[in-house]
Amino acid sequence: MKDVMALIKALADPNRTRVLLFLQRGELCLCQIMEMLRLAPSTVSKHLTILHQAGLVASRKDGRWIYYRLPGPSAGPAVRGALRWLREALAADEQVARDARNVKAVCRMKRDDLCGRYKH
Amino acid sequence: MKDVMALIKALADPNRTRVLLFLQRGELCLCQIMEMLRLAPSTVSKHLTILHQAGLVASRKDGRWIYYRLPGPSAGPAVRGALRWLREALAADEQVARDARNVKAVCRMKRDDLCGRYKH
DNA sequence: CCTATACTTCGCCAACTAACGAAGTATAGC
DNA sequence: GCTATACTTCGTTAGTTGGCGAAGTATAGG
Repeated sequence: MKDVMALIKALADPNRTRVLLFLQRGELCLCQIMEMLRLAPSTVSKHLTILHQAGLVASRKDGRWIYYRLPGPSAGPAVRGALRWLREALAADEQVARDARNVKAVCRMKRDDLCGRYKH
Repeated sequence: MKDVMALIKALADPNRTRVLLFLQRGELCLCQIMEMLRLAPSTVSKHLTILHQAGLVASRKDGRWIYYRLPGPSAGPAVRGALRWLREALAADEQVARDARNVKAVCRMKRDDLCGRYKH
């Protein structure tokens, strides 16, 4: 029950659900997610911690960067079911479509352009 | 997106998820749900309003009583998917098993025994 | 080393939420 | 009508949550 509640609470924020949806395109580092959500680094980091603790994202460290991704088949059925449901429930959503377009652009951006966000 | 968020937020409270699970047994009136959750009438009423607005419960008025039930096939795919996921995710949960046992007992109780809760 | 960068942790504040009791509405039964 | 009962609405209060900036940790590159 506690695990399932953590899972639902992790989904119960629009910015977190958006993260899960644009991670469908592949792994992203925190500053790319910052660019997508337009939120401060500390805020994004906290969101990702919550998603991670719920088992909804996995991460991989590569030098200074940490790449976040959706969990693989090793994830439990509750997590995979939640992600499948979310994908289906928001398939026709307009914001999601906009995000999907935007994430392509962000993936093409240079590192230096993204990191500008760190300076206030 | 707004509808889906309302749905998730409705699920994001353990008492509300419990209500959905014991409504699987059939329709219940508010005082039976009060007895299950051991919460004040105003609190239970509010929870049911939230579930109703999210489309997760339907209701039927019969005299002084209002019977709440899970929505039928008329419910949208998002709602039905959410309920199916919830059922599967909590299938093995201990609290849920206890509730399932308890809801049988509550259904057998007389009205007068339940309504004792209203007095303070 | 030292600086810059990517991310995390901490402390704070505003907004939201779940709980309650008290007061209100509606219906059954006398 | 009047009373009792089933439920809702309102106002309050305590706890949670999402946002930020400032300070801390860790790694790459001179």
